[in-house]
Amino acid sequence: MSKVKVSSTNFANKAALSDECSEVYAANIIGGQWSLAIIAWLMNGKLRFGQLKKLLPGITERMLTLQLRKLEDNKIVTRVVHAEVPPRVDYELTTIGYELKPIIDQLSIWGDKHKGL
Amino acid sequence: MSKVKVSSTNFANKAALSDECSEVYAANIIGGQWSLAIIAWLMNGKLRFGQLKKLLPGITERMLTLQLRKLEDNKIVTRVVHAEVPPRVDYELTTIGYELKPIIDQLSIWGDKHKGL
DNA sequence: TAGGGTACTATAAAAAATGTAAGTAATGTC
DNA sequence: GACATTACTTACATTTTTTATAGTACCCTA
Repeated sequence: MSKVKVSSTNFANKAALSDECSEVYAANIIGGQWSLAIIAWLMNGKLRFGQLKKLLPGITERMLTLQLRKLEDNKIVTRVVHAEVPPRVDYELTTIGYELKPIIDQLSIWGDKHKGL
Repeated sequence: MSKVKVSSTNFANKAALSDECSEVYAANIIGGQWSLAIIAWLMNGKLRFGQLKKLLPGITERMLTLQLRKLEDNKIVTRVVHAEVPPRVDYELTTIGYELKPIIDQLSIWGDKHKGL
């Protein structure tokens, strides 16, 4: 996940589209397999790594870590490490992270409508 | 793209998440590399295969075909073949397809805001 | 001293998505 | 008959994403 080939056509295509369309740009940021689910859970407030893990049955620790890092890199979540043993790490949405709510709401509304077809 | 392994963990995870969260369900439907861009262009009205191709620099015919098929399967677009030579095929959003507009709008708004950070 | 809890990291492999290159069908024009 | 046009299809290669499995560090408790 962290090693994309910046010389690939795929990379160039994504970059070009992201540049032109803000909606594609946004979709690329929140578009991992688990990202939206993580964000949705965090909408209710901060959670620890382990809590997220329990809330997302099937996710591996590696995936959770990767997605959280990506979200952190994109300033969607903040990561706060407490100097304790055993370790405790809190994840919380940033301001711009919380502002994803309208998107999630619209996706949810549309998804429900589409399911009913 | 058409051969997903229904026995894979990945498939199971996606299905489970889609089931629980309508927003993830929606994201899975509109979430190909080019899907959103295609949908965004079609928001202004129907387009031919070749027109879409021109509007999306970098896309290959194969990818365009695949994405359009997926959108068609998901009832986002309709495909109308005109019995002419050379062939002419029109793609147009369905009702539920046009209803994706709020999502695209919100993504666009958020994307712009995020770019400005 | 052994084991437990927490949040990771490293490495490999599998699966999925995307790209490349070539070919097809039908018909009208030169 | 060769060629152009359009919307594909097919076989294959590459890239990206996700999963699997096994570790690590830290201190506390028994």
